[in-house]
Amino acid sequence: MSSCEQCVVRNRAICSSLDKDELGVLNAIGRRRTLQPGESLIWEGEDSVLVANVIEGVLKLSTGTEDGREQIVGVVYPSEFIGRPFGGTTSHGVTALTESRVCVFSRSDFDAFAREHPSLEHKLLERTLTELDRTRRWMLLLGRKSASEKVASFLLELSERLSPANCEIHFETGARRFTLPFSRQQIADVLGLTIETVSRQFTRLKSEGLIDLPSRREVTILDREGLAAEAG
Amino acid sequence: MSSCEQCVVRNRAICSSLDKDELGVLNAIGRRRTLQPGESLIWEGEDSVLVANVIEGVLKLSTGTEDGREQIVGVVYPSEFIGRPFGGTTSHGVTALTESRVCVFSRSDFDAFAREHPSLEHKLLERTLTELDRTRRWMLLLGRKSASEKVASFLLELSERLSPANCEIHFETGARRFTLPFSRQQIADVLGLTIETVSRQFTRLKSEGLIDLPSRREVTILDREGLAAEAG
DNA sequence: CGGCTCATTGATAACTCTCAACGCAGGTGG
DNA sequence: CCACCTGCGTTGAGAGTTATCAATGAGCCG
Repeated sequence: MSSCEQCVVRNRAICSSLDKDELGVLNAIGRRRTLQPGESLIWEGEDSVLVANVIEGVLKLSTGTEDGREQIVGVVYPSEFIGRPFGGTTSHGVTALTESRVCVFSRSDFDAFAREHPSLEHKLLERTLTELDRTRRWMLLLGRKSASEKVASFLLELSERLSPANCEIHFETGARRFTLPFSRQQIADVLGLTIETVSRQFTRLKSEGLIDLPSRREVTILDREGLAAEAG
Repeated sequence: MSSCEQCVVRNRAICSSLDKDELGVLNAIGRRRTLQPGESLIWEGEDSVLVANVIEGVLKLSTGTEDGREQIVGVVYPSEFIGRPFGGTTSHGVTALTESRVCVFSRSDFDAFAREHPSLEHKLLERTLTELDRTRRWMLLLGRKSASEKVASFLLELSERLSPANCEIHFETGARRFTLPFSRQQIADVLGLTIETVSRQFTRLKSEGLIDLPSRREVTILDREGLAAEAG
């Protein structure tokens, strides 16, 4: 019923490095779990006790200062990996943005399994390297871009990363219309802005005809090139 | 003469996962290279053609916008790894800040060697995971901290990361006095600020008695706790 | 139909950037 | 040996962008 073999992310997650027998072993040490929006799987600062693969949904990785400021440091989509294998302390919390299904492993079980399966570790290494590159590109946005550039970049990135899930068949650069998995406050926390600034930029992009906002949580990209020009 | 066995970072770099014979093979595919300050080893956007270990010196990883804004997305110290193994395009340039010695490998040679040596890949995976955590923590600084918090955080981090190299014997949290491997402009590019703002914050920290600036490139931390309080 | 949360809009303030001038140190050449 | 030049850093004045504070508005659920 919930075996790895029928898993919808079977061929995209790091599990794709495993053969049928290995998958059976992995299946035995993992378990499925559903998360409601706002529910956390891992908390900032705790010892790393579990890792997971995302099957469905969108989750945020976030960290904050003592006085309550928050920064979202990553967004995780289906087939992606969560957690900190091989010891250490988790440096950021993991919280569901939408209702999510994840495949959870105890960290020690996963560690042991991974060390015996170099192909799995290799897959994880490739993903981690890719994620590090993506994160570094995001630093350029945080450090050097203006509010309008930030918001435009955010919408374009989201449109691209959401489209495999939304499954627009036309082979475009990204979904034209999509549902935001973020509240305005969460968008602000991704971009290092305030909620008011985000809201004003949304309004401005709409009034310039680059996007439409059918509802709070929905966005239509009307002029992708224009938006890309705004993104800097 | 320049064999791996006598390498000063032999026991700290990813090479520490290898035995004597393996090291001999690795030695054969790598070569030493010296870089002058300002000299680049890898350029943003080019295909990944080489990877390296840092033996000595400090290097920056940087990326920029088309209109010339720059963001330093990482700083690399001795024993650390540089480059993007397993294909792909380099998303950031690598440039020496101080005179540096590196141990360079062609990416394809390194890839082939790594795939045959899971313990090396494991070490690289652990490092990459650690670096990703560090990078994500830096995002909090870029997105949510004020100029004074940024500069104070920067000085504390630098003091800690420079101290194993500077080799203060007293087991402290970091070096009390150290030489900046950065110009003011480069500090601004790390923190997402302008050179003037960085300069003003330095002056302010000095006038408040938290640091001293014996020369342009030198810093003494007079009040570590006070600095930590400024760091937020 | 309230009462709630979340988002938008407006007015003002604060912070950082921009532009500009000056200062300091190191190197070069008279 | 000193004068000058050049690059980097500091300091100042003013402008611009974004944050803050406050009020209004829209959607949702009981």
